[in-house]
Amino acid sequence: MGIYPQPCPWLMTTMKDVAKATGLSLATVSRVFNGSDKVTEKTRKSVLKAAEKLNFRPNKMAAALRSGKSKTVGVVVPIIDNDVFSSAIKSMESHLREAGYHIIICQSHESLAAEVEIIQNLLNLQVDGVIISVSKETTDMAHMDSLKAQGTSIVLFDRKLEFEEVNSVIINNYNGGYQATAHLIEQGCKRIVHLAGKESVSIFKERKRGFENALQDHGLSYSEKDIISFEEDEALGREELIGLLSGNNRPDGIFAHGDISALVAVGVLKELNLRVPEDVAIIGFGDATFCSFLSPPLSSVNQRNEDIGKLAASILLEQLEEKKEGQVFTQSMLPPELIVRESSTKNI
Amino acid sequence: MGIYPQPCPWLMTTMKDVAKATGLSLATVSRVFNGSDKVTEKTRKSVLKAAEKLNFRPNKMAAALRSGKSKTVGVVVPIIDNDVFSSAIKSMESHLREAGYHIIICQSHESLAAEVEIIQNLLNLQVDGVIISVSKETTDMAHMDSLKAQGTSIVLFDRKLEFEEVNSVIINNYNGGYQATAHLIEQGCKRIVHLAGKESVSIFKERKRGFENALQDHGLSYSEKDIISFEEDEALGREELIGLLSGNNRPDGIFAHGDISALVAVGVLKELNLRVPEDVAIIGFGDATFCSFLSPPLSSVNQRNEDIGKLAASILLEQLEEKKEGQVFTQSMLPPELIVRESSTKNI
DNA sequence: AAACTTGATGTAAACGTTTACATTTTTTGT
DNA sequence: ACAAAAAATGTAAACGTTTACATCAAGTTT
Repeated sequence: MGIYPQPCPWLMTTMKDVAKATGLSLATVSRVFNGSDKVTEKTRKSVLKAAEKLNFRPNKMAAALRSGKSKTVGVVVPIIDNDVFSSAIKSMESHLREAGYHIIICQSHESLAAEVEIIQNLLNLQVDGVIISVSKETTDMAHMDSLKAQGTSIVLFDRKLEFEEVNSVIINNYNGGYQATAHLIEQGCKRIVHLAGKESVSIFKERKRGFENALQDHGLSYSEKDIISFEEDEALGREELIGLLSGNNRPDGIFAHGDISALVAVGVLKELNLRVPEDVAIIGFGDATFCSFLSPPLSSVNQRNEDIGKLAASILLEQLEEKKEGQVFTQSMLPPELIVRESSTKNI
Repeated sequence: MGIYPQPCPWLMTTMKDVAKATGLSLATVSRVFNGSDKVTEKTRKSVLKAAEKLNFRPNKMAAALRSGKSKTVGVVVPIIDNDVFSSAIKSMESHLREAGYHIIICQSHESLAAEVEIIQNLLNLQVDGVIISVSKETTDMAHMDSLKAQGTSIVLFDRKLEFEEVNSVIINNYNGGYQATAHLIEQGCKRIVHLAGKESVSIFKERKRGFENALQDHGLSYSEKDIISFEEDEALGREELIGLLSGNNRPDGIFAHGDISALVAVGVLKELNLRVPEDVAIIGFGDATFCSFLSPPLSSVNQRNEDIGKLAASILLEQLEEKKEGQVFTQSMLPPELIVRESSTKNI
């Protein structure tokens, strides 16, 4: 028994033990577990058998220390408790695990300071890569320079930073807004209202831009009044919406920047005794689970969160495996998927 | 320059470098960063200054290897893309990070085989503790014996295993069902229907038991017909519900096992031109975000996911810090919180 | 049959910490 | 001022792997 305190010396089997049991050297045993290196089939079998018998499990920390590769990637999100992030993480985890990587989850809570600390922390942990959706306070990647310097691969997702040379996977919010609006137009809507999100958030800005361009492209005019700043939590924009719906030249279509906003709008329509979709067609954004269970089921724009996660993971893995000199950055922008349900289906 | 390949030798400052810079020994530098040990204020300052200047960051892998403590806890859930788990993980992450721990997320996808592999993996990673919500296939903790043997602390959450001596944090689903039902009774409901979840899932069974006992305690009789097996995805139970609502002695209250089920029921009521809550009061379970944005807003039972996560983290931390010989297991069962909204408010 | 190639295995150093024990310095009591 | 106790610092081994290089056995070529 050693002089150092060990958690459980009697069951901690090491490669040394396996080596002793087989009569082989430590190096050969290691080679068996690395897979890549050349080893006779006979020795491989022998080692595997001994390892099995001794219940040997390779200590990843030691391997990580020696090799400099932790087989771990850090995933940084503003908050995990959110459809977009949790779904994306779900598929990241699955894909990375398949490739033998673990993920360490960190939440920035939309704080740049926290994000900076997290990055440093991940650096200490020797993560091989980082997948990050930056906080709202983050405007550049200065705090990730140390990661870059270490050669740690980085993939941005969901939110992008302008003017940065870095891998990124985001959804095409402009296209989503365009698709939703075009769909309403195709359904025969003549005057469409947009319940807009905070202008400062780029994804909302993009959705709005898509809305505007779709109208233009289809020869529909729109006034500024048709774009309502809508915030469900503070009942912001509710009165304006009621005003528009009760006035003359009543809107016959609503494109909401989110599903919850659409839900609130449905409530307003109900109050005013307006039917969905007969009087007013409506479409949301996000395709939350509840959409299909509403009555009528709510049309929405699916953000393909899992696809985003999968793609981010793939890009990272590619970089981790190749590690080529001339860095090439992949910037992906996925088109969202229009999900048409009853709430926006006017003509048969 | 060494002969071994290093990721970035020119910026990887080690304690050795700091020691050299300060003229102190490696051990003293280490002691400064451990905090616990005795060091003169002067040397501490000197070391910290040098470390700052050299941009030193302690290598956690090396520390983990030597000390046997990785400052990491494994969090295993069936799937992360789910309100219950993502919210719980959200608060776990926050609390554990505060205490200097990282979390590694793993998804079992409700498969026992996957869970077994994950546990072995976490073992290899030398995690200090594990917080787990077991898969539906899991009936005992045999696969966690190796963890226990290592002295790794374990906390079960959300789902519990019978007859096991282990820490656990779950919500009192029985109490939730009871509260919801009692509330409907207080609102004057005379005949209440329960939209039940799969009997095989214990949380649903408990909710149902709460429903039954509440009725009994309040002197209300109920027939088996009033309990409908309801599965929103497969439209299971929809016809039965319509039958009950169109028959004589129409039910005037509905307690759904989940919010989505409640949502579907609301749709049915709408079809039948029954008003909520005037004709039929309704309450769900889970308190999903959308509940408060429905019209009328849906009453529900809040599962306190974040409290669960926080408590699980606290229990684990306590065990990690103390590590006393005589293991004491904490079994917590939190009462859920009744959230009353319009959908179940009959009298003023 | 000698020289040369190829492939498998062994040797030992290194990764960057922590920590038991030894040694030195400082403080305290007389 | 001196011994003894306490506190700070130093020394060096250890944690469990990976891997460059050395060695050695077995084919292959001439």
